[in-house]
Amino acid sequence: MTTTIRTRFAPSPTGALHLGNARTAALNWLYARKYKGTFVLRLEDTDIERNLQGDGSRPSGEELIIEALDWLGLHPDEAPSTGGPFGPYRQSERANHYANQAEQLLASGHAFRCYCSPEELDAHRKEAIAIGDPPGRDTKCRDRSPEEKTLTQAKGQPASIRLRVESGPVYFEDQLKGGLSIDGDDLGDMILVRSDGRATYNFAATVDDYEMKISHVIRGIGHLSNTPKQMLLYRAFGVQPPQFIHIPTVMASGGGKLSKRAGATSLLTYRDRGYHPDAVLNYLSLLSWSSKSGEEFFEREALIEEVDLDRIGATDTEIDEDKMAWLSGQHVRSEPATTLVDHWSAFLDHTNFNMNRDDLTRSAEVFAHRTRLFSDAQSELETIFGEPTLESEETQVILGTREAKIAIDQLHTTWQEVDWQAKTLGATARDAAENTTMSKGQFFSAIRIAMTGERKGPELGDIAYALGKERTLSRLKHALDKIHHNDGREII
RNA sequence: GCCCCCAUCGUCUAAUGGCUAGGACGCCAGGUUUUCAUCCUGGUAAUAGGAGUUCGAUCCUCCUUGGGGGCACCA
Repeated sequence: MTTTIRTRFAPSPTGALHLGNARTAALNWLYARKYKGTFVLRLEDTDIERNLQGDGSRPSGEELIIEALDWLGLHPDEAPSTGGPFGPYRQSERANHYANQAEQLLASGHAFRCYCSPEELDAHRKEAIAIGDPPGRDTKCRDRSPEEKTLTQAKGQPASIRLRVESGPVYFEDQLKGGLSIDGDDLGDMILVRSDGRATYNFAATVDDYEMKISHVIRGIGHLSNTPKQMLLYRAFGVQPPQFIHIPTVMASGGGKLSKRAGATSLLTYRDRGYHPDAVLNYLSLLSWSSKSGEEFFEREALIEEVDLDRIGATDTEIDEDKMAWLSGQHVRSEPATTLVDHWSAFLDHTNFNMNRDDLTRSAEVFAHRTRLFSDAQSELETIFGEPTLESEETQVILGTREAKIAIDQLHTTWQEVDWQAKTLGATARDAAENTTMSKGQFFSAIRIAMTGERKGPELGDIAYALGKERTLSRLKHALDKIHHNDGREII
């Protein structure tokens, strides 16, 4: 028997995704992709109060989630906006499904109507906790006689629907933790449908996972305590539960909680800071999971191939932005220049320099290894492509020697004849350095300053290649003029 | 109060009832390179504490401590 793999990511649209949520989404997506299954996005928006509404200027919680998933490349096969065979995919639109299932549980005797008010229930719970009893169990409504029921119902009093939970062990299995058991007394008669008719989380989630034929529920370990409740529901429905995989919590760096309200941890913040999305996906997968080989750098396809739920650890993890940035650098380096420039473009402000797409592509070829985040490109390119001023005293001292001027002049001549490739340019520059009376260091400093105005920076061949022949030669020429001009005296 | 989960370098992790507890990020040092960066090499640093089982425990059991989660007409 082969089961079709169907995973789901089911966030509530209360705000942007953070790294923890994203990690859950990533694992679900990766797993579905690996086994040619289906990845479902479902919105758990039954708590209207907390849903983040959008308006003309602000995106809604739903839009924010889609945007984040999209950035990471985690495209759902079935989703609220695109639909699918088991829709709708917003819980707010599935009220009739929950009502139907609740009716059936009522009919089969698994559930009962409760006429207690929230206040009464609350008071009862506090009392139970105070005397050390398990809360959540009160028998007032649970065992009413049929006559009494019809009588009360006739009065039209608002009622919630609760599950009849018996004492005794509730056993369930987690793929990572093995078999777990909890006593029904510790669970209580959970409320399935509120007195206003809306389904509660555990009921809605279970009905949905069941009706949407979810095969693997991969979710945060915070849901471990919900699992026995959901188990009871599967039992009541008379169906096989899905495979449960509870993954450890992702904590903020330093050990604090990751909060949807802490703006700094929003996934989109990392996008805006210039992290490579493939690196973030790669990094997220490395949280509590490790490959058999110990390898840590994985491109998208390799990650799908490698991911293995059985190699997920048990301990909570902290975010390490340094490592994520390092990984970003690794992914940047493996990105072809032609596509890297598209990523860079979003972060470039050309105010202080001019360059066209060809300039950009050549720069990506030779400077990519100097960057980690896409946003690093700005300062990198600005110092190369911005017009050098050559005004500083240091610059004048270095360029103002007879040797420097000869060196620049000679290289200007040599480079007119060479094939304009980074390697060739570098090689001819090194040759030229041999033929001067200057030290190598002095020589290269002088040339770099003539070209960019900076002493430090990329290799000369790379700079020349990126700038292009015309611009390079004109800068060298300009530097010669500038020295002459500023000095006010003939050097040669 | 009760219930559940977790515990290896600063961080992410590997490992087996038995080699010097391995790797990655970071940090430090050295090397390559014209400088910065990259890259290469080396170094730094961990089994929370206490009992028990065992010839032998990081690993199995119990306790303590610490951390996380739950006990909702929140998700």
